[in-house]
Amino acid sequence: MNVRGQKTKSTTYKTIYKIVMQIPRGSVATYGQVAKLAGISGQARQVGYALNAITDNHIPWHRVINAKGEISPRSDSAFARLQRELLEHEGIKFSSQGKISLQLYGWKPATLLNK
DNA sequence: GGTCTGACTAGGT
DNA sequence: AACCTAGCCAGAC
Repeated sequence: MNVRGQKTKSTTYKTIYKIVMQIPRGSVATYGQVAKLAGISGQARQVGYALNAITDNHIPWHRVINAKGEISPRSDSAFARLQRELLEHEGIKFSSQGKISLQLYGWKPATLLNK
């Protein structure tokens, strides 16, 4: 935040973006996981909103999925298709039910420790 | 400035 | 396994 209400698009969002950008190619993280890493444990929803507000193409928003290992459905199904496409492009495989194995592709934040 | 909304989640039916 | 509910809380109106 800031004293003068400058651009503060909410430091929360910025932190979320920072975390999301840490997710390595070929891995996925859940909203809850990102929330926790961003220091806002329990506010998985905010993560979703933050991603929704993304305009920056450099943020791998598609690597964030819900706790069920599926792509969260949203108002426009076109995004879900795109997201799946992007993930498959990174080598991530979907089950017959359209789910991703978190056990297999779930991001293990050891990457963060690398600084 | 009070309400409504939602890219979530965990827990209960 | 599908569906419902209650917490959550920053934006949009």
